[in-house]
Amino acid sequence: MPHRPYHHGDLRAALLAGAEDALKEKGAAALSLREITRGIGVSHTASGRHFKDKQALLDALATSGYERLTRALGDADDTGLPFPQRITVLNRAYLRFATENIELLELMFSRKHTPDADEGLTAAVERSMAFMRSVITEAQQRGEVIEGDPDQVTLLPAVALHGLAAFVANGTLTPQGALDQLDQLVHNLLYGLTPR
Amino acid sequence: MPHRPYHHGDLRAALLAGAEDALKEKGAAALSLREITRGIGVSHTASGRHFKDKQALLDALATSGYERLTRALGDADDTGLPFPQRITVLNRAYLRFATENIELLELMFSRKHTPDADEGLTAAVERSMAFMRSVITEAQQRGEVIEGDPDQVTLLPAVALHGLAAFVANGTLTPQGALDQLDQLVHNLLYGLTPR
DNA sequence: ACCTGAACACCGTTCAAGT
DNA sequence: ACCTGAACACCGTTCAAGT
Repeated sequence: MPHRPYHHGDLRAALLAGAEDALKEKGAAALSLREITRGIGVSHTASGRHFKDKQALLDALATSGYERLTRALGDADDTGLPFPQRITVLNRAYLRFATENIELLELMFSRKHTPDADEGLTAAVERSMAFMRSVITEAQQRGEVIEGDPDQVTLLPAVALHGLAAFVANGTLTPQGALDQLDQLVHNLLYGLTPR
Repeated sequence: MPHRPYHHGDLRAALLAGAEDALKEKGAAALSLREITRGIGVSHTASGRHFKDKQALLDALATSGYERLTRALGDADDTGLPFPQRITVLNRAYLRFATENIELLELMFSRKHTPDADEGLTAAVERSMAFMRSVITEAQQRGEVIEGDPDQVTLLPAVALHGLAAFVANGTLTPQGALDQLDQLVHNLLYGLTPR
């Protein structure tokens, strides 16, 4: 709210916001540090104080993406729902996030979680996974989902969810097309491809 | 085999090979046209004759990736196998391709199939999908897979396969970890997450 | 046809310097 | 602490020119 240049004390947030705008407009590949700083009205080297290099900014953006995704899932979640409805709701929330943040999702997916990757990013990814796992574990305790190592059981819904969002992100499916097929997809996930 | 400079008449192939080498070493983001042409021993503008710009080269690379993936799946495929074994074999072939071509796969996944995307690329993607669909259709005819619109039934195995490969590509799973969990994953795909 | 070389308008990063 | 400005070593693309 002060009238002095708003990047005093808040340049980090301004850089992240500018980067996300640029991401939405032009994609991660065309994102330019100089252009972002120009938009903020600061010299092109000012970002160095807050992000050691361009990759550090992209990592921070991906981290914030995972945090927001996890929060979106948590907000949409209803622990009281039977598993089939619960997982449908979560899938829908994920798809909405994917639809509204296609470029961000692509950035999140493309970042490697190699040993030397950003710590905050790795932790944020792990928190997303832990959420999925907890949903499965609870459903197992209620006898709604097959028994077995939670990590193993979680893998199929996790890759299915991830793959579906990726199909939306890369244009193989439209957001609406994915939503239209979601109920059938979840049904097949629950009951399998083999005739009963 | 001739003794004259080998880029006569074969510069296009040399550019693609150089680009793929650079991709494997440094990733798509760090791929530089000037560096590639330098490696081939040709001026940095020579590529313009064969690829209108950098994106066109990347599109061609992604297209060749989809073609090789489809061929790898076709080579591994055994139409005589019962569906469970058949889909396991295909998953394994996909995982091997993903393991051996991580950077290429990332490039393939990140390219948008927007209306104005490269024609050859869109066609190559469609051929990969058609292959999956034909496997499902055949299994349906034998009564090994539930009935229904082949496109809808194919979606779950397709997103699961895609998601699993993406987990390998981005480091969430190691190649070995993915292989170790594959049998259980396919089992859950066939019989569902709900207790029978 | 196929390739070159110079020119143009950009990049990210480093570093001494300012306040 | 936080930011600037110049310098450096790169980019991709365009275009007239060579062979």
